[in-house]
Amino acid sequence: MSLDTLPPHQGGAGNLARLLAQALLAGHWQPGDIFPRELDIGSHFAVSRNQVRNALTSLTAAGLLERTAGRGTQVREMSDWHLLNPLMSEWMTGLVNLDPQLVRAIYAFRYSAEPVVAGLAAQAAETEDLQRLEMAFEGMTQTAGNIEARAEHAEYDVAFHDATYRASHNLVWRQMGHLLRPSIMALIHRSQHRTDTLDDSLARHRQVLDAIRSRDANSAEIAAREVLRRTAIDLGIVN
Amino acid sequence: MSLDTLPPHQGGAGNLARLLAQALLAGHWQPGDIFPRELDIGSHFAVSRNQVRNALTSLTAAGLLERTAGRGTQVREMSDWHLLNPLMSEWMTGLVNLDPQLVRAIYAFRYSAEPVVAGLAAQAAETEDLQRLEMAFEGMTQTAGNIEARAEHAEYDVAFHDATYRASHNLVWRQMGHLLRPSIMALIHRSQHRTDTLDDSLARHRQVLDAIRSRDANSAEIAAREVLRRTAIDLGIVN
DNA sequence: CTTGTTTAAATGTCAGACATTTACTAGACT
DNA sequence: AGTCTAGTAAATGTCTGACATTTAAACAAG
Repeated sequence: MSLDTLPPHQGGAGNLARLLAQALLAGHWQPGDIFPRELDIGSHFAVSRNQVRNALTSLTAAGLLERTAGRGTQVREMSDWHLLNPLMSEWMTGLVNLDPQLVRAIYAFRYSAEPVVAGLAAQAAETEDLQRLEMAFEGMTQTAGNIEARAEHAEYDVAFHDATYRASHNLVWRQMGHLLRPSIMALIHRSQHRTDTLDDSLARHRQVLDAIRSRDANSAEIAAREVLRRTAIDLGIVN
Repeated sequence: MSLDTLPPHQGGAGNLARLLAQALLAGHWQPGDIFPRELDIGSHFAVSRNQVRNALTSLTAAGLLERTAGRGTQVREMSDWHLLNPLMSEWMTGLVNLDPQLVRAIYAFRYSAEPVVAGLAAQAAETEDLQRLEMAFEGMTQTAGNIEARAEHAEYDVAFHDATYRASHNLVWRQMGHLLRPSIMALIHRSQHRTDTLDDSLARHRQVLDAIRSRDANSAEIAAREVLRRTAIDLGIVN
């Protein structure tokens, strides 16, 4: 695979990295393939070798590439990717057609993890956590009506789930909130965003909020699972 | 805080990064502090500015530092650390006195997550997963007798739990196996490694293995929780 | 007191040369 | 013919010095 099909480079710090990463995430190269040389990338995008090396350093840190002096740069397979690297989430978020295998893997993780997180949140949430949850839910409610505000609605959705992870008051769980954005943003491209499904989604979110507010860990677990069942349908995952 | 108390630099690629990271993890600097300048670090350790920048790039990617042109390098607070970055696990592993707050946070995460993971493993494990689990358990058994083999025993312990995460056959859960090493290695420094506690630990691990082998998700969850209760005692966590 | 300008100091970037590692090739030797 | 060896090319890694850019603080003018 070559660089020819990639969009032009617009400048900016992490832009080149994002460009290359998204091409890799989209499957432009196969695992084991040799990635273009530093100098080729540099001349193709008209940037210095330094910028190329900076970008490749990021991709290497994310587990997308493996570099060895003399041999070159090799593309690693999906199981080696560092899905929890925040940069990865950023790159995945902007991708219109995320690999279905990835969407499914992230969903499966959320389905097994988020009930637990919601339960912890019900036990540990403090006033400000509840405020964050309520504000996010309020935002979801107000943007549910018009189709224009799809992106904004998704942002509130992300904020709601992120607030849940934060409310667990655990440093590790909180980091995983990064995974939410690409997972929820995938909804925009995959679901029809119909009014009745949105109402259903809202109702299920409200149950999570209520359970956490009343410090009922069991109910929170169950409600979180229900939210994700709704998500599965909207994502087109049979399950 | 200055660099004076740090051990000398021994060469090697990621060595400088490890040195500085462990100093940060050990709390040599407070959040918000200004980190030493590139040139000062370079002259102190007698390395080029390039090497310093490479090291600082790693620490920045791990969320330990925040760098801005003109201002300098600032130390970030613990809640911003990327605990799931594999480099972080590596740095934490070698640290003799890990911050108790961190040990506790990682343990709390494991206590809530690993039962779920064990349950998934019971559902998804294949032949090779079981082989990995059995080999790790076998290693734990054989190194349990003599106190000399503490480190080796811990490695088998890590391998056992890592095999559990892998057996879940989920790309995201699998990544979190990285967190196991620092968590389990902390046991070496904190537990007395007495024979009876080791026997108890072994017995509880065996129950996890048996439950996964017989594809009993419920039992696996319960058994995993029992293993972690044992770990809590050995870590000196009251819970 | 506020605003604007200058200055110093830090990180960021560039360019070129060189070092090191790796894979391949061509010969020499048995 | 086969095998070992030396050599060569090509890739990433490193060093160095100069310069660019950003930031904060000092200072001066209004």
